[in-house]
Amino acid sequence: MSPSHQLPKNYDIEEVERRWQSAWRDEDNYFDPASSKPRFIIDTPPPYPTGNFHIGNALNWCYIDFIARYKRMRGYNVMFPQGWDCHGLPTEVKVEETYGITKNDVPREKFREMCRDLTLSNIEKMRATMRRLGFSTDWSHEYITMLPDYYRKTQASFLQMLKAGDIYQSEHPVNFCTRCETAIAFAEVNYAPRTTKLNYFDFDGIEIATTRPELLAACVAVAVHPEDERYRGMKGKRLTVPIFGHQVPVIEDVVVDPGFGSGAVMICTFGDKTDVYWWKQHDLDLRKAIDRQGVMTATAAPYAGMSSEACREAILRDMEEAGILKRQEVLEQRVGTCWRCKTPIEILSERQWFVRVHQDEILDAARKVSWTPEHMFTRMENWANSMEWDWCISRQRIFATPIPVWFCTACGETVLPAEEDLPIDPTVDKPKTPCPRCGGSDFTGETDVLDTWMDSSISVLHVTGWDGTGKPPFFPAQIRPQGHDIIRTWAFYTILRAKALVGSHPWDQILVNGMVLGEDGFKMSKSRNNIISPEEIVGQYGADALRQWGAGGAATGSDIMFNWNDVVAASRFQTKLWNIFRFVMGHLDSGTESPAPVTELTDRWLLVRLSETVAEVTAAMEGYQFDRALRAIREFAWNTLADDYIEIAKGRLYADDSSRESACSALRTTMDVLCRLLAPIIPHFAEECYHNLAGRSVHEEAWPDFSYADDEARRHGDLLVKTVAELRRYKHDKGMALNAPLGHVMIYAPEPIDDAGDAGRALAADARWSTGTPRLEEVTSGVDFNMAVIGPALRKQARGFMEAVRALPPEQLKNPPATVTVAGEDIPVPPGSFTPKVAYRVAGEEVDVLTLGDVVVTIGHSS
RNA sequence: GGGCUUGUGGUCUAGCCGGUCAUGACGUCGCCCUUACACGGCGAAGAUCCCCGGUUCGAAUCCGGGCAGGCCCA
Repeated sequence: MSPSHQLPKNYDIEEVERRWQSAWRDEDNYFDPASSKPRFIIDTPPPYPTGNFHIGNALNWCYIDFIARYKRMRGYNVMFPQGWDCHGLPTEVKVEETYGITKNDVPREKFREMCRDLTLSNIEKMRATMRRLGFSTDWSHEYITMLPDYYRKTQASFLQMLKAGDIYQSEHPVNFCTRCETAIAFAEVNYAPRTTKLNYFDFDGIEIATTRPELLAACVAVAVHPEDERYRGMKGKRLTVPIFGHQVPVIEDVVVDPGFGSGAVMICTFGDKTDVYWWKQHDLDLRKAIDRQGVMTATAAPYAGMSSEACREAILRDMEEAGILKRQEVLEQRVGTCWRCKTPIEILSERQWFVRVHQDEILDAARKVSWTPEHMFTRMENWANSMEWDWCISRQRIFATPIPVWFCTACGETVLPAEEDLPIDPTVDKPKTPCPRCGGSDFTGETDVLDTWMDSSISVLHVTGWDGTGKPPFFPAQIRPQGHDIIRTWAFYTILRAKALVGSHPWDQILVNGMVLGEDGFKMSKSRNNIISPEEIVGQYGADALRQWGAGGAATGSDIMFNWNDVVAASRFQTKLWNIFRFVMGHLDSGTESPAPVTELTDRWLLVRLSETVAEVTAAMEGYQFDRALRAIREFAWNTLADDYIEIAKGRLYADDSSRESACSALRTTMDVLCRLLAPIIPHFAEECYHNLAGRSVHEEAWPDFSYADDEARRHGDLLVKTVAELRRYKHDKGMALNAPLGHVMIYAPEPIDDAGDAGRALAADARWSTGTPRLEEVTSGVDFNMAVIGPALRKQARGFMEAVRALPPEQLKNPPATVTVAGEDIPVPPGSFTPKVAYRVAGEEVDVLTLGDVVVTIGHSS
């Protein structure tokens, strides 16, 4: 019998992976809108096109690809789209750096073009990495938010919410980055520690402490705590602001911390969020001392034109000269900074556009989504409950979706385009009709643009087929996979927008992945020099090894530390699998169309264990527990199949015995099922094996529903495996080679077992099974307790019971009495509560004796 | 300061809706090139399951309090 296949000895990762990547056709991954299969739509994250698909993305996409491939095998019509969230500051900054310009140095459209070019080339780089990782992306559902087809929808969604009253414009304090010259949302504010000085000075007779003396010109009130004895009776008095001379009232408010500084605080418009609160609560004046560029305004004369830093120094110097600066203290504080450029943010009052945030509605919708892991919902809940201001969606930048409105020069009316005219750029295009209010025909286009989250928060509408109005045909999506770092942004805004535009929750499930940390346990960052790129891993160990790391590195949802060891182990597992596969293929006959029945014990046992593995892996995949799935597969392949089954059954495969066909059948089935189980996680490897085995693509196959029950085979097979393992250990302990002949072995088991001679061949011994009793001296040496029985049955009496049992004579351990006496009380013996430990002594004959549970093995010294 | 989360052999990790000698990987040590695999096989050593207290016959697992780390935020 000649082997049906000649497989290369080594598995060439690079060659195999590249070969399949070029053989696979994109069309096979396309979502079919006409299909009658159940839909499974994935709201894939659109990454920011930095040009660098990093390892955190890789983990995220591994999860997505496992799901997409698994669901396809389960018969779903899967959509695994790929978006690109293009707009935003990082690209503008990069363009400014690259060309050594600022955004105002070139015409708006020119600047946009530069941004678009950079973005497209970055997307190209990232696509290449994604393909090299073997993701089964549906490239027919790719979207790019900066292109008209997509931002038309962003603009439509804006108009729809504007008309519904969910979007409004208003002058309101907002977080403002004076370097980027734009408003930003709270979600974009980071906090950084800073050491600063707390300055105490005389404010018209009252001592005030401030960290922001440059805001003195913007002072609109002085506040004290209503129960602060030091300032009793001050409320309503008017004080003169030093240096500037304008008058401000003294107010009382419980939010003032009497323990900070002098207990009196100056309220400026605006130093921080609390100032905004007080300003609203007490209906105070508005004094703008800092402009959009961070420069002091005329209000701050004589300091007008200075930067805020220069102004601070100048005011402190002037206070000192005037003798009103009393002292300074060093203060550690946290300051809000721009997420992009780290510049401390200012709070400026500006006309901006806002989206109304209805916390309760958002949370209701969020509750309709199934969260994995569950506790991630709490983060959403906490964030929603902490929202105090509406979402500021206007930005004073260029590379973003234009806000599609004009203002009538004559009457100021806000004029909207018709939806069919979208997309528009109001700074270029003109309204097609005169002003509906005054009939005027001269308009100013809105120059503000939209927050980029306004683009990405309708990704789910886009992928479910939204055309700009009504409910998308495939809405809601089945799953949203994303990281926990963007729960407060992407998840939150998406739910808000789905609720506002469609009226319900956007997805059935959300799967939240953790962050990838460096090998040192910290977040990867340039400054820590602990960054590992996907390319680096793939270059050395291949995509499948990286994917295994993603699956098995940590439980789904928890942060995962990158670890080269795991990648190396993953690649070794593939080598092992390859050798298993090579061995099996070497024994299978070619063209076996009608497989022989599986008759022999070891073969049936293998199928029982395979069946259990399928059940375990399926359950794990359903719950997105990829680590469990991979672990179960590894355990089965390496321990059960390679170390146990093949070691025991291989003699039969060489022996050309009539029982050989049974083993071949079992192995063919096993390899077939194993390839399918591996297909979602290591698609290249599974494909390579499956093609050799079946001549077809494993990715076209169904998920295995293999089940095989055989209690006897399970029991007897376990016993056989245990016995062989024990005898191997015996050989090892005797210093014998594992293939050294062993002579006469008798295995006494409680049930008759027919192993088709497997044990004998595996051990190189003349092994026989018997149900008889060895003629040996039997000694009871102790007792094993089963706490799972004793504990619940006897509770507090458990200890006394065990004492009493230990004191029983040996024959009673073998044949338990109905009751034992504990502290003078007869208590019943629960069935199965203990088993005697039996040792066998040699009686004259020269044999070694091994005992494993109720099995006794005797080994004769001569053959 | 708040929320969430984690703390298991040298390193990483499973278990954590309580039950006999705590899973696996890497590393270490010993033996073995047994006709798939030395990127292998067999075996060994190595754990106060962060600390303290509680519940329980019994706690890595549940509860309370600490300590330490991570993430998100104020």
